[in-house]
Amino acid sequence: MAVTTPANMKHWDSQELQQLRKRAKAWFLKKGRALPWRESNDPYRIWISEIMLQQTQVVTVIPYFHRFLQAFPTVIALANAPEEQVLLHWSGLGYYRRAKQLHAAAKVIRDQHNGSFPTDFESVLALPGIGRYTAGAICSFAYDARTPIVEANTQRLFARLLRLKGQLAEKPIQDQLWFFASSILPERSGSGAVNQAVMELGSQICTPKEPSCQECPLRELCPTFANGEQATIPSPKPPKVYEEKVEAALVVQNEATELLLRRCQPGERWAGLWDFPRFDVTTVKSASQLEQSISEQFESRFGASVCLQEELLQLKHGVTRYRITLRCFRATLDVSTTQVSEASNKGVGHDTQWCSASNLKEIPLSSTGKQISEHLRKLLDANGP
DNA sequence: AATCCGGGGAT
DNA sequence: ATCCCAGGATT
Repeated sequence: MAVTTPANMKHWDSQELQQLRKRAKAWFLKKGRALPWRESNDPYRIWISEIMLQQTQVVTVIPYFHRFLQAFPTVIALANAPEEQVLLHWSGLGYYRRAKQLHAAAKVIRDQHNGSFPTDFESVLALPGIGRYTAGAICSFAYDARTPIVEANTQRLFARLLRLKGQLAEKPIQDQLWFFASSILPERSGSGAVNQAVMELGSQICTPKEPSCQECPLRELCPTFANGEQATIPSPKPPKVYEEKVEAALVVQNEATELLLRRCQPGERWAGLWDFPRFDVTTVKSASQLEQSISEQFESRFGASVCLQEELLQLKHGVTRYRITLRCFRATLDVSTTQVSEASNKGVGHDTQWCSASNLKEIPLSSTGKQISEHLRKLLDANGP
């Protein structure tokens, strides 16, 4: 009996690799999902989908993908659009840096690639927002290039097929995964089909918990299945530790019943997006302190005084290592002090605006901003007729 | 290697 | 509640 060591990972000979390719492709033809970005080999559509799919699940992406393609049917249309319009169609999807880099890359393609998506791996990799995985995915899916891919689905599948022990984030493990990703690709054509197939297998069969090994076409080739180690390979990630925060958002209306919005600044969370005025009140202990803290922070930022009114709703959301409780209050401006218009002109004027409720859907907001908007719309509907 | 960037679906 | 997701860029 051989000793089990990290070096005891499975070795794949060329015949087994050939079987893997054949079985994975056959399974994909039968069981693969029909997804919008699989309908063509258009690199533009594939590119958009790959950026949207970074750290974001398929079901979430699908409606955004359709709306985005309708708004920006070509890379030229995307390159020529104002950034705010690009952000608007990304609003709610998260990781807004992706949208900005997508926009920047579209300009590079327009200005340096004659408006057509580059076809060689190095040029694709050089585009903003595109790393090793995304470049490999685009090139193999769109051009059938022999480029390997390692991402959430395939790294889990490959780790099990290789019986790799250890954290997936570790460099030696990553090296093994990328080497294997290359070794499964056929010599001549068909890399795109193989990559699609193994991704889909990782996604639909080789799931993190309780993988569907009974239905897996690679079951007989899998050392992790043979040893019943699906629960420990790959190694579970250490749990994240979150920091609790409490923030307050203000719904401030002017005489025209428009709402005060502020553009998030570079370096801030959601830079470039608009949000209801928001303040950190994590350290506040009492209700009176809360009112005072918000008043002071509003005054120093907008140069006007507000009076806190009723609490409209509470939302909970996460940003990186923070778990945020967001308390949303209605607030009124204290007209005895500074005028509203002056408030909106303090600092950079175009980073503050009054927006009618009906125009909120034209403004790129974060997800919580959209949730507050939706809440207000329901209030208006309830009081309107 | 660690951190930042967001949000939502699944369990 | 917790885990996880078609990652990339920065430090």
